[in-house]
Amino acid sequence: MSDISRNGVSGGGQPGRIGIGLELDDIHLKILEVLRENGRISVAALAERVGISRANAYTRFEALRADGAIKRFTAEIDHGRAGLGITALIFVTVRQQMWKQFRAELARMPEVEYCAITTGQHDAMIQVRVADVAAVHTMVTDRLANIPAVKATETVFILDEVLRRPYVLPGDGRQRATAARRPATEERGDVPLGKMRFVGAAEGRAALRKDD
Amino acid sequence: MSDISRNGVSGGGQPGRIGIGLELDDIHLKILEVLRENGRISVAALAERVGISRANAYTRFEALRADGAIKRFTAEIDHGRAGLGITALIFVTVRQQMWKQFRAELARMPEVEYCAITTGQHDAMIQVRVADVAAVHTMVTDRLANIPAVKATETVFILDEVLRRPYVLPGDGRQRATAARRPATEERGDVPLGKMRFVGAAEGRAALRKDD
DNA sequence: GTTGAAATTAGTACGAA
DNA sequence: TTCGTACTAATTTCAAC
Repeated sequence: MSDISRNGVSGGGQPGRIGIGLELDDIHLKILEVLRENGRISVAALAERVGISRANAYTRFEALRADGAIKRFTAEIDHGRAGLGITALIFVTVRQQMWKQFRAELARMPEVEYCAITTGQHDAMIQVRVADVAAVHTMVTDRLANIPAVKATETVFILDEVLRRPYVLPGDGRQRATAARRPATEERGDVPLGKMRFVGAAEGRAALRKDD
Repeated sequence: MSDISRNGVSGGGQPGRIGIGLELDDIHLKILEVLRENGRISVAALAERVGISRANAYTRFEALRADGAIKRFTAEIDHGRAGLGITALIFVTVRQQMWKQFRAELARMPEVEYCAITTGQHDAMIQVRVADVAAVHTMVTDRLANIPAVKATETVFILDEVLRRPYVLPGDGRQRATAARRPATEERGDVPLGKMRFVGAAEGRAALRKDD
């Protein structure tokens, strides 16, 4: 039937395999699409919006949950209202062979909202939410600096969050992509590739995943 | 203009101002704490877990929603299961006076999950989810490079997402902090500040917010 | 701010297409 | 598989305290 592979952007065609479990069809994706905007919608209303029966909706809803495609439901809050008006990104260089310790320490930092291991100049990026800039300073110099695994950090502040989607779905821009008029390859001028830069992993980081 | 026309993410809250509307007390925070883990819990069950009456829970729940402290409810999905196994960060340098255009183009990129304006060497950070690495390349060289507002980009891949909380709350680590024993300022040794680096905004970016 | 009812809605089970 | 219906359990609303 339908394949979810069509991603307006990835010109590269074939989808590649989805997960091990469920094969997600268009209806599954539509369910996820609705749930993204309203995670508290009743399954009955969900069924109606997706255009399937209630029983079917319950089945698919439960399948998505059981399969792990839906990990959990949550809320989105206004951090400013909650008194955490400052957001910062801390790029961390981690001493090799000390990832385990680094991760353990992370678990003790409730102000960390997100942490990812990256390629490039640094090894990890941490996003923190705190009340004021002083708290960022404290966090970096007192907490992070005291972790032996942390070799160096670089901190930037987030001035504005322009866009935040709960998640991206394949084929998200299917209607929009048509309307949004993407210039055809032929009519595009020469792309100044020089200004685009990809940054590979720092040396020795290849063995990162097996470190812990 | 749709999605990102205004500061869609930081809500109405002015940077720096706290609690324009509701004054959040401990019970409000506890509600948000429960909702973070289970956004689909019934208000009745919520009341029980927080230790208040149902009517009270309904009142507070509605107040949080109306005030905008809770922006919406949503799901968390497994991107791998959805066929989007690749996550990348693209750091963008934006030509001054072209922020408006940049934001407009962003709205047409459904693979963008998050975009923030930052201090530091670059002007913005974009997080994208795509099916394969080729799609990242396409995204950067075809889509971003064609935006006049984009002066340069730098791309890194996310190898692993170590930690992801839906949101941070003030006082999150209140019990843990006591147990986790943070050394008092006096008893801490000298922190090697040399390895910590804060990066200020690039010149001319101060006028960023009024640019659009 | 709380409790206890009624009214509504959600979730389940099962047979039929 | 999916749908439709009937049944049961739970939630939300609304009242009075």
